[in-house]
Amino acid sequence: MQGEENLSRRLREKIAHRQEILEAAKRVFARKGFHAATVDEIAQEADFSKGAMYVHFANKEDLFLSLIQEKTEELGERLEEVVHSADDLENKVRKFVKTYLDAFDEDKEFFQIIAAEHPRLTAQTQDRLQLRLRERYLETLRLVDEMMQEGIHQGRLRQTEPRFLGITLLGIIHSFTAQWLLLGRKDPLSRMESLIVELFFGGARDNRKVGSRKGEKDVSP
Amino acid sequence: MQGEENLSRRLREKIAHRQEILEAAKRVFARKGFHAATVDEIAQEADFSKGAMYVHFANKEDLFLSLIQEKTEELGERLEEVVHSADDLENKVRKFVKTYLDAFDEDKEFFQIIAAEHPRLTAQTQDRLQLRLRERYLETLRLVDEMMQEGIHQGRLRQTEPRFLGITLLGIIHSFTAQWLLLGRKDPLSRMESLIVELFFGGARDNRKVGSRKGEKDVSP
DNA sequence: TACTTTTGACTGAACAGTTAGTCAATGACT
DNA sequence: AGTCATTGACTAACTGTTCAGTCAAAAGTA
Repeated sequence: MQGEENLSRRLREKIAHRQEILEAAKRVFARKGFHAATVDEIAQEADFSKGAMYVHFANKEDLFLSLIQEKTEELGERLEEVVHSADDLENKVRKFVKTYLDAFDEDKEFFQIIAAEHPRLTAQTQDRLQLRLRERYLETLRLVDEMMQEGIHQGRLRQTEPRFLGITLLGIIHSFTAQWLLLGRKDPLSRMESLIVELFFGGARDNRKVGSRKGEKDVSP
Repeated sequence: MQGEENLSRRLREKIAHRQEILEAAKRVFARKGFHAATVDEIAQEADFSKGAMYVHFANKEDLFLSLIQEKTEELGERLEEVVHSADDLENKVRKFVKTYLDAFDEDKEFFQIIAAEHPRLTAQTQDRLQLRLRERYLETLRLVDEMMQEGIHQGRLRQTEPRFLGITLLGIIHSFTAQWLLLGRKDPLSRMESLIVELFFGGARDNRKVGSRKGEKDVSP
């Protein structure tokens, strides 16, 4: 009885410590990037010795990838859920954007890391964790492709390579997150949801039906 | 007479060598990124010794920033030129996009470096070169802001913060360059010019005036 | 319960590999 | 001869990783 309870106490503490290290690592990696961050600094931030790092993780890269994988997997799954639960294309896109922006507001440090390290993460590698991450990224890309393909077939999106429309949507989203990170804006990015969706579907052109102002030529091609 | 000619020959050679080093460095930085690239490897690629690096550049970072600055400055100036030389908003945007995409097709390695290192480049710093780079980036951002502001005042763009429209345009462009780099596509990105411009102005929605297909609801809000 | 033994997370210091940067010597060109 | 670009061995510092030793908690024993 007591034995089992005590054992689980040790385990719970270990897991908690692992989590503390991961959170410290997230802060340091977000500040410095993978290469410039040192194991020493992470250990210090987590208030453990350097050796303790290697109880929980095989090496620095393993620590880094473990950190990213959890969130990536979770976000990827959430995105698939919300997209598949919506019936209408416009709702799918709207929910996709909302989910992404909410995740950003919840954990900017994670997106800071991703923004800086994405090229490395999608590079070729033998590492299992990194392969899985790459796969996860491609799955999300495929999810967006599906959405676009569907929209094109329904005649609701312009007739192009679905991937190009996907790139466009993701590009707009990433550009907003990057801007929020660059300027250190504290207001929630989720407030941009409808603007982003409208810009994606309708573009930047003013579509209001008003009499033209002075000196304007007709814009439509 | 002869002396002056000889002096200039030496100078010309020195300048040429500097250029060779810069080009070798570009290849290595594009492959490895700033941190993972070593001065030894750059020297080897340039077919010089490591010591020769330090004749031309104060240190590794100076080499890196010099490399980027030249192109950045040139691209920034070219963008300002073409934008200011066009009269119409749509032409400004079109030329902006074309100039950017052409520059990408001309030198993908440069954009590979920028894509990977942009967060570091816009970070806070004391370094003079890096400060100048950050300033150059902000100037281009301002250029885009101006374009958008003008379009908004003319009633040709939707009434929002000009910066948001700028983010959108740049986001779409960057997303396409990133995709081209990720997949190693060899076909010129400049072929995407009109698609990108149309997506920016008109969005992803299909605007053709055709009878709706089966099972479609009206999409417009 | 009182004791001994075992476990294993954790420490801290040492290790080993790497790499940016230096400099005395070399050699080529004027 | 004098100047200057170039070399490449060297240094100094940094940093990821290891490991013998520590100690509190868990398990075993009577």
